[in-house]
Amino acid sequence: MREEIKTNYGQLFEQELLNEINDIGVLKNVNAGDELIRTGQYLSAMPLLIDGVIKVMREDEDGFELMLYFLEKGETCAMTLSCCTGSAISEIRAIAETDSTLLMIPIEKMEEWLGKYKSWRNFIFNSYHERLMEVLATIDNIAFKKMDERLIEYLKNKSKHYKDSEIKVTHQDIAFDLHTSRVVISRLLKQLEKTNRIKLNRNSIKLIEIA
DNA sequence: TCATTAACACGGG
DNA sequence: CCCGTGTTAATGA
Repeated sequence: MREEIKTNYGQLFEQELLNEINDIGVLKNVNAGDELIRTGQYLSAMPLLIDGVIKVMREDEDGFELMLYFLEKGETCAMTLSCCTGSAISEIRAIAETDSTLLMIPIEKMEEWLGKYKSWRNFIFNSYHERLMEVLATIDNIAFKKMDERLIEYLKNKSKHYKDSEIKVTHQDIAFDLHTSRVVISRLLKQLEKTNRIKLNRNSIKLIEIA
């Protein structure tokens, strides 16, 4: 049994399933910035995230993007699940936010385990639920909140996943994720700095007090 | 009123 | 020099 599997999924799955995952899963290391899933791509395996952070986003037809949510270790991509089961194409794009380690599971196995293991079924259903909640939160932000609130949400979320109050990101990156312009982000960040809620540096933002 | 686009200056690597 | 940042002016929704 590989150590990484045990630490991240040991509590979740029964021993027999862990053994299968260990035998069948293929470890894959990716670097920050690598594209894991393209919009329109056919998928033949689902990833279990062992370590790192994955950014999942939606693209419009012009290639403009909007961030949907982050995935952390111990989680999987709900979109992959629905694509795999119907052998449909991906509706989303996934990028490695940090250097990450994935365990790739072929779709046949993931379907077989659905009938075979209760803990696997629970895991898949929980994943669906959690991702759906994340997407709803994002929709709320877009529909009901102004950009300044969206920015604060974004910073909080990012810091949570980085497990650090210091976020390494440029204003332009944030602008892409929130689908707005850098001018707006710079201005809002400057306001937040003036009210002592963050500290701005080149290529990084330090969260001081975000309510 | 507020976002977007273009443009410019400043400064660090 | 190039890139990230801060700011402004013009324009439009």
